[in-house]
Amino acid sequence: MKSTNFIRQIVEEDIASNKFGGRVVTRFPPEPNGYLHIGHAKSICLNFGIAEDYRGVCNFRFDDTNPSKENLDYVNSIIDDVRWLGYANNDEILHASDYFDQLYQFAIELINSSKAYVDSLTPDEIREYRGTLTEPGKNSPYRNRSIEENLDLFTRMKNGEFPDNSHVLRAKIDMSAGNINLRDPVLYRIKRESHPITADRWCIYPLYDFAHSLSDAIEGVTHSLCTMEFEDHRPLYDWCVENVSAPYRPEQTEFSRLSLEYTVLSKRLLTQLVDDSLVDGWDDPRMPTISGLRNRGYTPASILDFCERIGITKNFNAVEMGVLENCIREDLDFSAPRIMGVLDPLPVTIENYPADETEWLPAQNHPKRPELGTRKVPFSRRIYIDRNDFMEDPPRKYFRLSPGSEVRLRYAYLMTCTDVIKDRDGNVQELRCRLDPQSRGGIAPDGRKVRGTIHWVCESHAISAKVNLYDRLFTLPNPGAAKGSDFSELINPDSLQVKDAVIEPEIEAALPGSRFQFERCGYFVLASPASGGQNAVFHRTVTLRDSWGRRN
RNA sequence: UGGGGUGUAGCCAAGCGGUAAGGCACCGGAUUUUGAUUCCGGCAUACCCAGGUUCGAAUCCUGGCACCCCAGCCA
Repeated sequence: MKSTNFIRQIVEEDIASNKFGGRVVTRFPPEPNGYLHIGHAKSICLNFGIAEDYRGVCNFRFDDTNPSKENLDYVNSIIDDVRWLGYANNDEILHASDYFDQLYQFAIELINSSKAYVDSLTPDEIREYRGTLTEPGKNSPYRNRSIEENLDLFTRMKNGEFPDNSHVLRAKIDMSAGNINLRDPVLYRIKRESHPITADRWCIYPLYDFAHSLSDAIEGVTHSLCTMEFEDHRPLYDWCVENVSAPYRPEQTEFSRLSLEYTVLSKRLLTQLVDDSLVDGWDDPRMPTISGLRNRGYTPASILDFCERIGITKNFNAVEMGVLENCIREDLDFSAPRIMGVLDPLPVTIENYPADETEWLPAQNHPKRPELGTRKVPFSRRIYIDRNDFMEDPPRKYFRLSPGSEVRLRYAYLMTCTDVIKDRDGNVQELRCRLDPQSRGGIAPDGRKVRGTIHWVCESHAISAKVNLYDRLFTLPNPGAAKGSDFSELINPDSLQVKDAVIEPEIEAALPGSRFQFERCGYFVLASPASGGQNAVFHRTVTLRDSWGRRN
């Protein structure tokens, strides 16, 4: 059982009081007009999690009422993402469009009871008549059409006799309501447009408030959980359910949507990133989408854990990226086998090691899980180390390699730098070193302390790899709120760095999607395997914590 | 000047009249062949502000203040 929150408390109280006959039915109702993101994951975990824990069901239902924005690619990506997270694998997939006939009948009921009318104002006129936040609206001149005329017009709207925007069906509520949603909201509009599922069967489509509330009612949803911007739609939600012969009366409860620092979580802005080619598609590993996180190497468990940690409240919140990163680190620290990879190779020649010799040294796959076994790592006279593990003029307390200093090559030998080779411009090109032949495996023969341990890869057995280093997409904690800035200027120019790296041969046979810790660097996922020892592609999921790098 | 909502640490978040959980971050210190992990310790005399009720208030009442959402034939 997960930790509690105010919505779970409500559910528990409702079960205790037998309010819905003890039933628990939630729903996850995405609109297929974009990919799912981490904010949707919060909602997925809430809705499916509650159904799971209280022996209820969660309906997976597409809110597909606007064919101009929706398509099957989005539908398919959404199904994939929900299932990848581990939900709805055996569930029927529902659609608001499955209920179009019933919704139409509900609309007829409203007309028959004089609670809805066909309005023939233009869109601009409707806006003018609506009033403002502080001034009441005024009634449309078409508000008092007869039931017969309304029925006739609505039927003809349905039959496609009128062009788009010429008429709408509106609820007759109160044009002076303080809550603007109650000022005769539009229920149906004409869209002579093909729908991904119902194709050309309909020329009119219901709007959100009408379709959503009544779809919930049709399905017998008990707890309709949505985000807080729908809070002042709740009176309209209730109005719809109360004023037709709906078979059920669900209850809507709102919670805060997720904000994550240094990214955006609005479909509008995510769509803009994709459309403006500021990222490489919806599933770019820098995107906060479920598919982006998947490509980045995140696990479903880490995302579920994140959703659990951030909680559910009505507070405004902006969660630090560190929380998400911590979740995947924790997961991968346990599960990811360790290997060595050098992201920025600096050649080293070990002068006292024979040129024609290669030895295979045993290494642990996981320092705390011996059951994950060991492997052999090749070692010879020429190796690579990472450029940032060498400093010619190191600061105090630098434990890595510098001229005359000794470090431990992980699982190999203690090694001392004897000479630095530079090019004409003074760039370090190569290191000459000597090792202590008595220190095989990295053990000091005399027990002397060697603080620094660095990773390395044997030149002759190295597998080349492109490694994509990802960092936060934006330079600002809240880019979505930045007014007047060109969106593209807010992008972190270093959000993607591509490295020509070398990896130990262990990864030669690894399958795409395999996750590793490159020791001392971070966690990486294999995006594309090597062929013939060349050109593997890795994505960095997250760095390791780095208390040295943070201080310097 | 309309309607709705939210204020507990740097960021999340428990708390539901009996004297401020937990996580992340941060700061020590121990262990370490990953400057990782792990472990131990520290981190709100204080809950947006001001009054009031009460033996007792983050919790109840009153009045302020700040911030967010709403004027799509989007969801």
